[in-house]
Amino acid sequence: MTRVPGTVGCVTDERLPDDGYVAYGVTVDLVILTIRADQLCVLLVRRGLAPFAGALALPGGFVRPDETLAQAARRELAEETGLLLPELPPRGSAWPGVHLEQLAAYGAIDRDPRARILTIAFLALAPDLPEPRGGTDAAAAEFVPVAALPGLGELAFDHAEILTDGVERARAKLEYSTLATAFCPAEFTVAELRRVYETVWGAPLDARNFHRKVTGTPGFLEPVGHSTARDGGRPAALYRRGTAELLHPAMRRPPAVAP
Amino acid sequence: MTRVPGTVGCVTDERLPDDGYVAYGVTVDLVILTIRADQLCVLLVRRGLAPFAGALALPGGFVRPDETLAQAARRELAEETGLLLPELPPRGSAWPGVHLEQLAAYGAIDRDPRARILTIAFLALAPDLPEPRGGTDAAAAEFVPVAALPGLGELAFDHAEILTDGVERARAKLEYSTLATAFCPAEFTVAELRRVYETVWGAPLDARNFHRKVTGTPGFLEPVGHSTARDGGRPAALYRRGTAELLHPAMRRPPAVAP
DNA sequence: GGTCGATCTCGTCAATATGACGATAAGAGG
DNA sequence: CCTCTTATCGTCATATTGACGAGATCGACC
Repeated sequence: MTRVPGTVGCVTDERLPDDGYVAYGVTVDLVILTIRADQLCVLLVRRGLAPFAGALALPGGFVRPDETLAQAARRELAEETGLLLPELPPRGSAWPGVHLEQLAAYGAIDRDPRARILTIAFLALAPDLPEPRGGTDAAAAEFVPVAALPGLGELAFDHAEILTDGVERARAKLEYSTLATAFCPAEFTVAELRRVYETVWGAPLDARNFHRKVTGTPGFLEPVGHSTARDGGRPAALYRRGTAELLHPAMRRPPAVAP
Repeated sequence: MTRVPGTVGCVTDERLPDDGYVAYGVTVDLVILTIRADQLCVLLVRRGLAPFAGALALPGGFVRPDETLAQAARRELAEETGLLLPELPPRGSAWPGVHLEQLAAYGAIDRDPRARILTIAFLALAPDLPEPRGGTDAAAAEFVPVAALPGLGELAFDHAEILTDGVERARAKLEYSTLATAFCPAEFTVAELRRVYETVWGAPLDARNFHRKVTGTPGFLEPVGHSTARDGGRPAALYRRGTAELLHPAMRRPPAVAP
């Protein structure tokens, strides 16, 4: 194995075999999705440092030596949004359904012009947060509607590709899981959940059939009893998310229509 | 950001900010699944070097500085099995359906006792290969039935966890995709495809309903015309895999039964 | 108070998919 | 020819979906 100047790190342990060991920088990047004003939005920061200074980017940072990938992702999420996620998600509670999962690893050779750096992308789904809270390190963090991003070409590094993958993962997971509740507050109505689906998928759903599907799936919703009127019409029953995670059979996604 | 002795690499580019940059070793590990003698098998190698010398492990190795993660995975796959995958999979052809996809990144702090090394796991599905071909670097490579692995505790590093995730990914993907054809040769019968499902899921399926489902799904199978008799019964029609990748609606997975 | 508009919730009905299983087709081997 | 084995087609009850009607219950307005 040859060593390539400029990307080769130090072998720090003599027991490491010399069979291709190379050191890489490792970061985590977050695709934090939420729904604001009936639009699917992603949290972006404006970079202050080179490379891509001034460009929009996904929030992220280097993985510290004393933390796992998931811990680094939770730390970045907390720094950017103030959301503190416990190590283990609380099962079946009134927790507002913030969701965090690993998306994929990205390791194109020239994805960072400085050195060989690979990133582990995470996908977070969160209810509409009160304020982006321009975090400790981010120059300016803001939720940007995904549909409003011009050609995605303005994003730093390969973040456009990561964002596309994250949105597609979210769209796919709504089909066969109950993850849409992660976009909702602790208590929500069936209509609010339906608008989550319509917003993420970009397609209208029949309110009657949707109501039948979600209320008829055991474990999807857990009624809390009272109801509320938020939209001027008949008051809607409030629910919490249940303990079911998978949908069998899946919810069918209609083809998206142009808004 | 403090530097921790033993895991810290060299910053090779002076423009890199000192905000937590740490160097990691990066490997790819492969979960190569196939079906042999009606059993789901995984390719394992016996380690010759410390750590975990003598233990079984997933095949893998360090990512070289001049290759992407996917390229490293394809290289390892070729070294272990002799399967040469093109950069882009040929769409809708007589290619025996070898499939390779990224599984997940694993970055537990102490997963390698030598240094901070993280691995990007890939999942490969292949038809029954003629011979494991004890590759160039692997001391001994062999397909081991997944069900025969005692407690999975004998695998090196965190490979038991990776293997479990890979098998579960494969099981889930058979439900909503046409990926089961990746376990079949270029031409196969409906019964062979059904045995793939039964083997991976560990549950019997009704032959008549399965036949109706796969032949009734447009793009799943493409008839090649002639038929063949392989099992002593009525000859079965031969098919190639079609161009469809997703199943709508999904195939239902019955609960697994103990063999 | 009555009307209107909006929204929620329950029902109906045809079309489609599934699970269970009978029946027939077409080979091998005696 | 008979039997055994497997492949393929068909039937029927049940479950799910898509399309849509209709009543329920609020706020707004006159």
